[in-house]
Amino acid sequence: MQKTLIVILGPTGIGKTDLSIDIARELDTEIISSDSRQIYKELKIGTAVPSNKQLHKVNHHFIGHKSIYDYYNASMFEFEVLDLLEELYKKYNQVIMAGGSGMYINAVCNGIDELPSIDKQLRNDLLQKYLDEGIESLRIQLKMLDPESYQKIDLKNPKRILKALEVTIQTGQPYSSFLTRPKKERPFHILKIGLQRDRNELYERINKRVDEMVNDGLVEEARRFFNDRHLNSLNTVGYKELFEHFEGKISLSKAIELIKRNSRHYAKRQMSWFNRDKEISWFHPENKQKIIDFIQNNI
RNA sequence: GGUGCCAUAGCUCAGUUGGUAGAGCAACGGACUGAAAAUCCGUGUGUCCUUGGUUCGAUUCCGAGUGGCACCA
Repeated sequence: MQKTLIVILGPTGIGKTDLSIDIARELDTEIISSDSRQIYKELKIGTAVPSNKQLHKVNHHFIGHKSIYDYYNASMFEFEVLDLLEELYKKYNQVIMAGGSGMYINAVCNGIDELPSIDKQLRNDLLQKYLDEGIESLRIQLKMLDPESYQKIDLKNPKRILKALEVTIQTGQPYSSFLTRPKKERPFHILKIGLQRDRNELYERINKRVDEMVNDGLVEEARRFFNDRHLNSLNTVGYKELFEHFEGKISLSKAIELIKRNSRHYAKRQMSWFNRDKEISWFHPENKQKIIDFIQNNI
């Protein structure tokens, strides 16, 4: 029988967790989380990981399997998930992947080009150059070293330019030459299920969930990592706002308000990302039977 | 009941010496191949409370009404 990866995606707070557990039980299978922040074992409350009770109902992977002190990225996720899928498909014909990190989902479904890992010193030097001399100096350097990327890249986005420069300098070959963009073939069928609901309703759910996180101890969770606040893994909605509060820059209620707003903005960005993927079939998350029927008809 | 002040974007407010209006926040749209809950780009969304008057022209000036606030009764 054909192997299928059932991808359940949608913006934060839409209801992916509950639905994916229901579907996993229906299909008697396991769940891979495609969430770039639930990966970190230290971040529980603020990333809305499934409860222990939920984790007991269905086997979950990639939740809390790295530390915030580890370096992690979409490419590593791609290969780790593919390895795990190979194992899981010995037991199951369908596996569920649920989460809202578009780039991680794409890495698994389509693959991303292989790039060399970047020397830490080089990365720091380039970052320092950016901080000292500004983005214009990066642009000039990129134009010289990799004119093709210079044409394609968003030249106002420092991260994009830094990435291109890192790779170009590290390898001596232009970053653009690495981006061959083949859609990698996967030995399994992919079925993408997108969840959507009324915008106002989604925003109310997000606001409410933030209040619940605060009640559950989010402030204390964040305070524990205040000294590590510079880590990329903690550049995360729900934590960065509280760090501002701990630094005395904003009040607690202001921080909570900002967490709600930034979560809404994040949800919007996720929707922008998913909207252009024509392979997604869209459903309301409470329309469980319809989704199950759809899956049964397409595996 | 009387007097005064106010009424402009979702909110708080600015402004137009009369030529249909703008700021902050919120909101909205988008990009995105190794930091992606990151990073970056773009967009004013408006019966200027209603209604008469003056005027070529009123959101702006005048009158009345309605609503809100304050004070006096």
